[in-house]
Amino acid sequence: MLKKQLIMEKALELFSEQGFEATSVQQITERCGISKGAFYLSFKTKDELVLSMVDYFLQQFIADIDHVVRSSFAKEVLLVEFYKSIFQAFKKHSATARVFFNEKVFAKKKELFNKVNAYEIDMSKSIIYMLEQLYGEALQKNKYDVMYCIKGFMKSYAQLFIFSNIPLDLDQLAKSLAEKTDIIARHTTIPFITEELIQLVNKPCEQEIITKESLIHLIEQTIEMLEESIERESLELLKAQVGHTTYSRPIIKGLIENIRLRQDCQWVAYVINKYFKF
Amino acid sequence: MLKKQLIMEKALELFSEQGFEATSVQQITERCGISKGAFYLSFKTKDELVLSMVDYFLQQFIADIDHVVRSSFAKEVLLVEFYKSIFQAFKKHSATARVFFNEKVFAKKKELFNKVNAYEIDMSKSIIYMLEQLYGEALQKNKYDVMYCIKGFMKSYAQLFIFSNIPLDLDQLAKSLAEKTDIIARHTTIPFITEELIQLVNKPCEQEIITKESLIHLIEQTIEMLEESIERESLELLKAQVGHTTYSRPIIKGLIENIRLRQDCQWVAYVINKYFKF
DNA sequence: TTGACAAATGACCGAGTAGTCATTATTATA
DNA sequence: TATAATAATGACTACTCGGTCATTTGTCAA
Repeated sequence: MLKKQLIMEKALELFSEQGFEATSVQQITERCGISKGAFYLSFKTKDELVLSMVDYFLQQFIADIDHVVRSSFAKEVLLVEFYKSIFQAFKKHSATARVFFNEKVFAKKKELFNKVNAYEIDMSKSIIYMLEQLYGEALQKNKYDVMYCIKGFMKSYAQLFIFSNIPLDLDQLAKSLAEKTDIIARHTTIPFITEELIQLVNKPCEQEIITKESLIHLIEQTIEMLEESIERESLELLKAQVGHTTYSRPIIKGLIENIRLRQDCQWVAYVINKYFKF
Repeated sequence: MLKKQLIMEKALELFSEQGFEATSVQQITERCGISKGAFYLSFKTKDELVLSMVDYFLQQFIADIDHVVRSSFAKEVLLVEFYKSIFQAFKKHSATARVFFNEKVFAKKKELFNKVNAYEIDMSKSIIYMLEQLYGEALQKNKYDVMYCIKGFMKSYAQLFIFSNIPLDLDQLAKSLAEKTDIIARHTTIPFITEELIQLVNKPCEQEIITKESLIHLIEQTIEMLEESIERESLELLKAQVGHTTYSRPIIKGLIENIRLRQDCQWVAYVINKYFKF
């Protein structure tokens, strides 16, 4: 299981330097210091590697954002904190961003395209949730446009992180964008993006619904990766709770909180959270 | 010379379907109905093809935008017309957008990266020019941020054109974004992007300065592509004027206007315009 | 020390690549 | 019509790719 992670990390480096098609399995194995055969013990094909990578790296992003959005920050600072955490993520994972937000391996491989798209839809939902919390009914007609604006700000300003290493004042950036977002949310009067348009755009990629079985499978997968620890125990308990819930909601929320702090558990925490509808 | 264009058009189709690395020269020649050898009569290598394509396709974009920005639209409608022409371009050239705004062949090939970057800088300058015309001194401190916001809007909303064929109301979209841009320009108070930051970001790609020689070379290249026509004659006259100018400014402006209407002359018109400092 | 099992290796395969060049077809000229 | 000049061809080369598998290496318990 550690081997898999090593391969994914090194592959990400190479993809971000050269692109997906231009990087050979040979190069990946060389950088890992393993043989070509060893690669195919971890992944059946090169495509399977990419698919796994999307999950491994994008989950961190999405979970991060959702956590801020649903956190207990005061309304006055929520937008600032939102942007701060977004760009912290961009800074930390600039290689991930280079590969998955810019490269379009996706044209050809439908499966991959849908996967990345599904994550983007997840993110959109988190943003919409935040806007509803902040502005409520007043923004109803314009919330999708403001969401598009926010994503536009992200894409535009993220360039600064992705293609150069200039030291930047994250606080100032977050404040600047939070102000712009707030200004638009308060003043905009001409909507363009409607509920139906959103439906149309998102249609091609069927939403994955969380079933008991798929959730338990995900939890088991994550447990495998973990050494003995509080996090592992918490996950074991949560797994049992998925079938029939006996603990009270605060206890479950606490157990989720236990595991959210670990980077490689953020995704499972996010999904369990969704399942228990916090 | 027509052969070159045929190859570039068909190659663009394939690149937009499959990506650059995944498309073979074989496939391109098959779609063109020519032999592999014929391809290498037009382009020395596959890389040279891509380099030519960047010029061929992006020039249309940039020249288009610059023309609207410097046109004589009233201030009240300039922003709307700007967005309208941008998204008309995205709609018409969605394949170009798919390839050059999303694909990152660029990671590996420095030359290509710089080229695309140079065009983006050109576009940024056009936007800044427009903002200065519209808001003047009042926006001085925030103009770069508003420019980044505009580019963000473009990137975000362009998704609608690039990845689906949903029929969209361009007028409504242009109005909506023009309003948002105006709102931000009038209300924003916290700048983030400074003159120096822009310099830093743009530094890696040396600006190409227009020399007499390079301009004459460009004009000659363009003339080669043209059949006998008013446009060709106008270009011949303009070429003579580059060396020592004898005509008055209105005449030169008229000659430029003659050629701007042809799609494949927009770029040369744009560059001549710059040279004569209109 | 032995032997059984799993993990890791890298030479190898067929497919497909970019690019070449001797040959053939087409056009222009005399 | 004959000849020179140019355009176009596609079999060919040398190479890289993703993926396989017989073989070697390492790790245990007995």
